[in-house]
Amino acid sequence: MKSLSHSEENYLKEIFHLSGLTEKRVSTNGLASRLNTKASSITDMLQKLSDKKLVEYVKYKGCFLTEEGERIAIQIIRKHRLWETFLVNKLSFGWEEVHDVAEQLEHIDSEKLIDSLDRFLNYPKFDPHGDPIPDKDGKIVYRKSKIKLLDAATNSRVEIVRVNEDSLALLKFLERHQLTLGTELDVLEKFPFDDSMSVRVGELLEINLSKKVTENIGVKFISKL
Amino acid sequence: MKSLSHSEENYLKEIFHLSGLTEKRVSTNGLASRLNTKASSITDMLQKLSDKKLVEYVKYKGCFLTEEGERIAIQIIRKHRLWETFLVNKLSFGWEEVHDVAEQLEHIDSEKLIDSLDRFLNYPKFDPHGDPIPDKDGKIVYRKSKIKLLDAATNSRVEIVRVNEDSLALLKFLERHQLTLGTELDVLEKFPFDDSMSVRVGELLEINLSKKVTENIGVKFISKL
DNA sequence: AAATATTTTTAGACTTGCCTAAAAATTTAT
DNA sequence: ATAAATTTTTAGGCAAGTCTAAAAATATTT
Repeated sequence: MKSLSHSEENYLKEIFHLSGLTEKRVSTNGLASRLNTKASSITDMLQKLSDKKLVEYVKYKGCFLTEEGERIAIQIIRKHRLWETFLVNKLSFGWEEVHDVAEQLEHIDSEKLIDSLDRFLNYPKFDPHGDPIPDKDGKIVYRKSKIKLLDAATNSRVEIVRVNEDSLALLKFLERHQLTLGTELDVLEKFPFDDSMSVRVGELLEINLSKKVTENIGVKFISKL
Repeated sequence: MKSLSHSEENYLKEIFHLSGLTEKRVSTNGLASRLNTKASSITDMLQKLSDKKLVEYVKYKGCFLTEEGERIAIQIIRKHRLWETFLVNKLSFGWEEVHDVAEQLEHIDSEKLIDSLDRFLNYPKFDPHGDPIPDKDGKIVYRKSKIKLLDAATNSRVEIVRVNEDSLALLKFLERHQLTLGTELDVLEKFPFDDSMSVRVGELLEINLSKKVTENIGVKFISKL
């Protein structure tokens, strides 16, 4: 239970994100590009994490987290999302400003701190981007009715319940077009040639959204139009 | 203005604390014992900080901070003390629990974060141990009338305005004997043979405090008895 | 003021986490 | 199914920050 380096924690977190709910094996290059390092560095670290029994790793075959590795990864994600919630709800940060600071704060090592923060924030279930916050025991409640805006049916009204926080540019774009969490929009038409989509926000505003945008927005079905 | 490693920041902070208000030169061994490293490590790092123009260092003669080094040190201390205040005032930590966590939090690099936190806490002037919190510009308001309990006159009533946070054991001791910030006590008698001191707390309780204790408590004179 | 003791620095080594370049394995394409 | 392309690993190196042991400088004692 001795503590891990920031680097090790980042690897675990990223492996968790990449393997997704499908428990896919994660490739070396995949990790390298997400972590902005070279493949050879990944190989080194996977050896090390494998020795520590935090990942299962087979040469040339990629890796996945062990139970213990996953437990740790989820706790880091819990910290990240609680800190983001703190920054937005208590310190009035914008949702596009919190990611980088949370990347630092997530490595602070104090169980008491994070549990106190959780209580202080009133046990929030979702962070400012709509991602679920794991509880103290690592339980994550995924919003079951959530789909990508990309996959929403035409002529339906949906509500934005999640946005991908990875891209600062996307978050700024959404902010600018009033596409914030909780916003309702109507899916008007899809254009197969570029997978773009026209939506209406509010009464008047009609916007065409690229695939890049719609695949990074999570929505919940509200009603047929 | 590029950012420093945690280690470099800790060195600057510690040099600041050791040189005190007197601007003493700081010795290699002095630093080594405070930073729990060996003297040889100190020498290495002083070379480096000297190259970066953050300390003035002369071989065998110790070091002191440059203006820039001091500026940075004060900002780290500002962060440390604001975080301690947050932990105690908002997350209900005890004053003896905050030091270690604050040692981590003080390295989080975000000016916006720390300034937001300052506002959120309502621009506190002192941290939970009574130490002054530097403002955004690095200005520190030292409590003018503060003296060590060790030096308080017999037959005087004083108020505790500061305790040294370095020793967890001391803080627990003080907590246990109700010697918290703001407590008033009467200096009854001093015993030169061991520099201990008898004080009365409240109406009844009389305690003998060792030099180790009284030299780590700051008090303000209230009245003659 | 010499001799001794203490402090500080140097020299060489280790670990972590990263890199580049080259080799090996795997995958894809012909 | 072999050749070509891609992915992954190995090998060797580098910087940061630490260590131990030995040498050099400074301070203290007699």
